[in-house]
Amino acid sequence: MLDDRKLEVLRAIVEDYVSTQEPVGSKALVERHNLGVSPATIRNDMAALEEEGYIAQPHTSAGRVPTDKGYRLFVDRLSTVKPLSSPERRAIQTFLEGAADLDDVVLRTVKLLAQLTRQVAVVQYPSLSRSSVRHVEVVMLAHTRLLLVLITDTGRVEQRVVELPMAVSDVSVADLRATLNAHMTGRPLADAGALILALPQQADSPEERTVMTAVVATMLETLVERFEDRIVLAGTANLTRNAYDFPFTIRPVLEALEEQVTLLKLFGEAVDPTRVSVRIGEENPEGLTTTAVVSTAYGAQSRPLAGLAVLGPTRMDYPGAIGAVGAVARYVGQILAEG
Amino acid sequence: MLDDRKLEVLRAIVEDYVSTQEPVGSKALVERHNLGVSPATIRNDMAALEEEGYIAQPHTSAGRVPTDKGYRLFVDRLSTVKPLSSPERRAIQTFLEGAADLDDVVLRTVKLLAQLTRQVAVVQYPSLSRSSVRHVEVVMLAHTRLLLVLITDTGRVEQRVVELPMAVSDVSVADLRATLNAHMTGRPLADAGALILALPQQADSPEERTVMTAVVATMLETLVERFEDRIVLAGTANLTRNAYDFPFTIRPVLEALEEQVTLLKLFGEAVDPTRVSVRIGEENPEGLTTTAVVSTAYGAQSRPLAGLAVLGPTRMDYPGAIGAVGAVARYVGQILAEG
DNA sequence: CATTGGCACTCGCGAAACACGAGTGCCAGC
DNA sequence: GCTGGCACTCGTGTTTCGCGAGTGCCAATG
Repeated sequence: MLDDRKLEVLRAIVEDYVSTQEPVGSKALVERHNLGVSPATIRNDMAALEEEGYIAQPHTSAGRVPTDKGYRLFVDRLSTVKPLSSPERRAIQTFLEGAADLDDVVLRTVKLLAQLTRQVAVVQYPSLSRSSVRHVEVVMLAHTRLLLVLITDTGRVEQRVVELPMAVSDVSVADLRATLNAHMTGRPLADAGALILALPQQADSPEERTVMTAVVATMLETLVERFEDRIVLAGTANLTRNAYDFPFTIRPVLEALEEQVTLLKLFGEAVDPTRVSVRIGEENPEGLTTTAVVSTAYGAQSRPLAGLAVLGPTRMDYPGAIGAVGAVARYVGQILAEG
Repeated sequence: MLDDRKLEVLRAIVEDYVSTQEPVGSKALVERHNLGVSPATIRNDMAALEEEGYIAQPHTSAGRVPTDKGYRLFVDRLSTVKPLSSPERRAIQTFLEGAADLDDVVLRTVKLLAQLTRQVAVVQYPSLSRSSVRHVEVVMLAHTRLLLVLITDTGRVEQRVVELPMAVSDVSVADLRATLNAHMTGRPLADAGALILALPQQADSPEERTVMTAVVATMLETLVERFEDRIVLAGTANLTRNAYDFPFTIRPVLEALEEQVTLLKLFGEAVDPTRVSVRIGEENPEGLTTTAVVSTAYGAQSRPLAGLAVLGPTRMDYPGAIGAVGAVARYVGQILAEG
């Protein structure tokens, strides 16, 4: 049904539409690409492509525009990833290497991605569920109030205050710290919860048990609540660049971007750093159905840390975005592996 | 020059324009407000107000619109703060009291403010410069790499990794922790830098001095770099609500909102929790000259912690925004004082 | 049977023309 | 100083209209 030339025509339509942002007609198509056939032939092909639902015309007397299905086919079968230029690569490398700590790495990454793709960039902090405990610190703020600080091997630091039902001494705080570290250090956070659950039972005295119960409860709460919650955005201003075509669609997008829940869904499938996932139009969650999301995971292949994505109108430069997302993910994974 | 009625007319114009978003004419004015005079009289007053630069007409045959100068006068002399309704107050209280820790308080505050005013809300984390050190923690990640964790009395936690030029032992790390805490705990961060500057000189051995130098350098860097850098945004989608009138002005605003530097300027003057500052149009930094910013500080009067603001088009409900900003600041100050 | 040139047809878009009406400024009268 | 009256301005919305890009169909061609 779809011979090679028809596919070639679809590719040409997508490419032209992405760059000009205007419906593309048969004549313009043969002019810009040397397809070796006449406009009339192209018209026949376009009719077939429209029949199959890959393209559509906004109004009768206009050119064609790719549909979500058309973009899908383009991404899956018609495009090759556009590698970054070597100056771009060098810029990424040096920019990311200048980062001082995890916050800085994440911040720089998201800005970089936004700049590179000229779209909205989204980066997730290394997920707690996939990190291990490097160290647990317990600080006494008052006799009935402790601060728990959890440091992961990816450099994330989470802290929570525990209100105790009774006063504790310096000595028992030290004990507590030792116990927690003994049980948690080096363990994946996904397992850590189970490992400390039994601690209150093993307490030497009733007092100690009370304290331990409160501490363990808070720790578990942190592990659950904060599981994947930190996400950073950049480049929202880029949404207005395309404001010509999705003018009042900006609203729901901005709203969706403020919803952590929605953002987390973006990374749902992205667990393999070697694969870049593309979700187009209706394939996206509520509020983002007019956009396309290009996402992947970063970290070692054996141990992905979290997701990273680029979001823009469905009319986006997919090869470029896929290339940028992939490259940035690789560099970030590298940096974090070294740090 | 400006008698009472003229001021009354200006107030009416501002109020009508804010609610209808359309230039207001003399006839509509007398209809909606019972000014007790005829449209012709109002026209004379309006001519005078225009002469003085408080209002302007977009085109010859249109109604009048307040200028920045007009809003200024309105805010300074013609409006009274609109107190929140008691259900609103109750909602704030319960919502903020449910917060688990500082991150949560800040996050809830900014969302609350955005919802309450239907504008963009900006909240600054308690500034390091105005906090004191509660505790300093030193964790050994490797023999040549330490993690410094700084905990403030407002609950902020900052961490940095220090690369050491040489290996250190467990014992010297413990020493280091003790020394740092002895010098810094309880001190305002503004002074802390000076207090540890001399530490390397007092070292017992050359090795210790090398280590201490690196640690102190990183600590100072953190104090300087991270001085006021954490800011949280919410409600950017509200910008599109007013998209009718500042349609392509959204761009620079979104860009400005991604610039920490610009955001920090918003809080420049806001150091007194009892006063709410309003900056209108051209009074704002580059990029925000089409907006109005209502800001204040939160924290105890004797010890303001940081800033908090609402940003929107100059045509905004000033009394409402001022009321909301003031109230939220008070509640947050209260919550933090308790926690 | 795929390809092509020709041709009539559709229809969105931009320009020009036009009527409407909100709003103004001015003035004479109270 | 306030008011009603009135002529005038000018932006907005609507309609009309011609252009032209683009299409679909068809008959001819290799």
